[in-house]
Amino acid sequence: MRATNLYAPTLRQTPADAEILSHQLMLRAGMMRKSANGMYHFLPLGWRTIRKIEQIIREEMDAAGGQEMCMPILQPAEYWQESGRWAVYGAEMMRMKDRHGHEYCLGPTHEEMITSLVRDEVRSYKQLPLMLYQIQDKFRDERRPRFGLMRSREFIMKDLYSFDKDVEGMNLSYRKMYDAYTAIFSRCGLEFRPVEADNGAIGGGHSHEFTVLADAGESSIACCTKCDYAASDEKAELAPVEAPDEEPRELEKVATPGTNTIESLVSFLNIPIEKTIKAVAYETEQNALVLVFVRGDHEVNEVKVLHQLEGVLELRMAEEETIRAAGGCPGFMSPIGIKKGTHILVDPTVMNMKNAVSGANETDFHYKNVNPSRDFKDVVVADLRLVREGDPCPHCGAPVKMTRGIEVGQVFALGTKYSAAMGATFLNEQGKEKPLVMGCYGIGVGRTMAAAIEQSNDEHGIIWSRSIAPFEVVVVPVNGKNEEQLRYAEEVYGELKKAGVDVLLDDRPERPGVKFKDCDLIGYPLRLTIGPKTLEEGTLEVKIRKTGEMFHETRENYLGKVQELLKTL
RNA sequence: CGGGACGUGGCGCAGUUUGGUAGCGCACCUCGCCUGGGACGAGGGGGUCGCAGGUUCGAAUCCUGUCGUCCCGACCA
Repeated sequence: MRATNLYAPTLRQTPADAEILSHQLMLRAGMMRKSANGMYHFLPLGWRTIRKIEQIIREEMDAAGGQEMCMPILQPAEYWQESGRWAVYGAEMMRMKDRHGHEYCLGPTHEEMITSLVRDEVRSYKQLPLMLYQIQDKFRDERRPRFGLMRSREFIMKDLYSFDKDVEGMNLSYRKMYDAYTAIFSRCGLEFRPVEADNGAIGGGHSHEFTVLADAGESSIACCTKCDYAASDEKAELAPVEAPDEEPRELEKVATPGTNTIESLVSFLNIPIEKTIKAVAYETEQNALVLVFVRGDHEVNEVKVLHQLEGVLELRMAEEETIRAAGGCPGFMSPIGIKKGTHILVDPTVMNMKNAVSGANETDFHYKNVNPSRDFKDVVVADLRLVREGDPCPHCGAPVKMTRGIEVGQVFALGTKYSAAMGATFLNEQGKEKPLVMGCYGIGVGRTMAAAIEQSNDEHGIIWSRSIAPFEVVVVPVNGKNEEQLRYAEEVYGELKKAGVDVLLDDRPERPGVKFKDCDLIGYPLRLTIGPKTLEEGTLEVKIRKTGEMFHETRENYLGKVQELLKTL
């Protein structure tokens, strides 16, 4: 490709509506443009990177036994009604009717479509396992699209679905995908961690998120400083903290005027915060009250709370009247004296506490010498707290470190949630009808591109890994109007192309500064410069974008050197 | 959806307070000159100031409405 034929409109200034670095750099490098809120054009340079990422994904999916296919983006409502998600998915699903009044949605995901396809075709365990995937646009009408490709409404996703005859088979498919994902993100040159994750609305069994480590990320993950345990903040399990053994004293009600926060309580009673019990009151969408108790210095993990409540999809902060109706008192809450039938969830750390302080369900009063194992009745004890830096790893006990990351892929062991709901069954070896055991595995392609930029850039622009760079090498004649230089550059360009190197010739009649700035901004891994000096010597100047290292190489040796260098970039 | 901000040539912005008929930098076109890190000179093209009403002799500027965009929050395979 010649730069004079390339549509790559670079920008000197950063467009005002781009907030994060990857978005700004992609706009400035002429890789993408915005079309509408949460929707983007990929320009030729950006599309080359997208296609390279897709190709890596494709190769690894195929190697793991996947077969590529393509499903419609417009999906009939009836499949979603069968799975029950038509009612659950909410406003994020873009719904529409055709001229006959039939209802459809723009596919936010394809579990229903693939399950309906496969149930009609797969009859026997002999056809299993089966892994089908596509790389296709998805659409989710996000409440708030932001950060360019990180959270767009229309986005490219690879989604693979596995079908197995039993859980062992599913676990094997899951493992294959886990390994394939590891290979994919490694090949993209990313620093990432697979982390244990919550399943969210998709349901099913275990799950991992593949998270690229970057400060601009929206996800927070806990990584053990010693072993390889890593989990999303929502998922990270926590063992109960032991409390020092004390002789339980008698429960005592004390006046604590105006202490409706933990901070004010701690200073009023002059006690360590670890001696206090904090309450958070929620209401479910069925308007049931849920009281959650954690130690004063801990935070509630709402996802863990949700897991304790059968059939509940959403929590909101409870209204004062609801709390009062159950016998509680906002700011002074305790499990002691709450009406029977209220959900009371208590973190195990709280159950270990001795002679602690909790509210007394009466304004301006607290209980002292609360011993939860003695005093709390009809409570559910479960891990409910949110992980924080320094908490012990559930596997080895070493402290965890909190890191930010960008979730670029997630794998789910679904089980039979969709196959059972939609009647996707097969006959097993015993001739018995069984639901297919499924897994689903997604990768955000655009997000992977954005994550790569977030992780690798400098003040001059993007620094691509060779594997996903729009071009591997750029050849730059310093003077684009000097015929000798141009001819020399053309020859080099031809040689590189012949050798199978993905090369761009910057033959624009621009001044050298302009071309160099563009090279750095776009981030080609290697730049070969031809100027008066190199022309005279019969050499080329090689510049490595990543390190800034520059050296001259003879015409005889440069090709080998370039190929050797590319392997390391 | 709640809170905040902003819409003026392709991009970045000034002008709005105090109404008087649109300006700067970059980019673009032509000519000259220059060629190892976003040159220079001369000339030139391009904007009914998001849109719709209203006030006024007169509106980018004031009023009302509306649409769009961005940020924070809530939300999220």
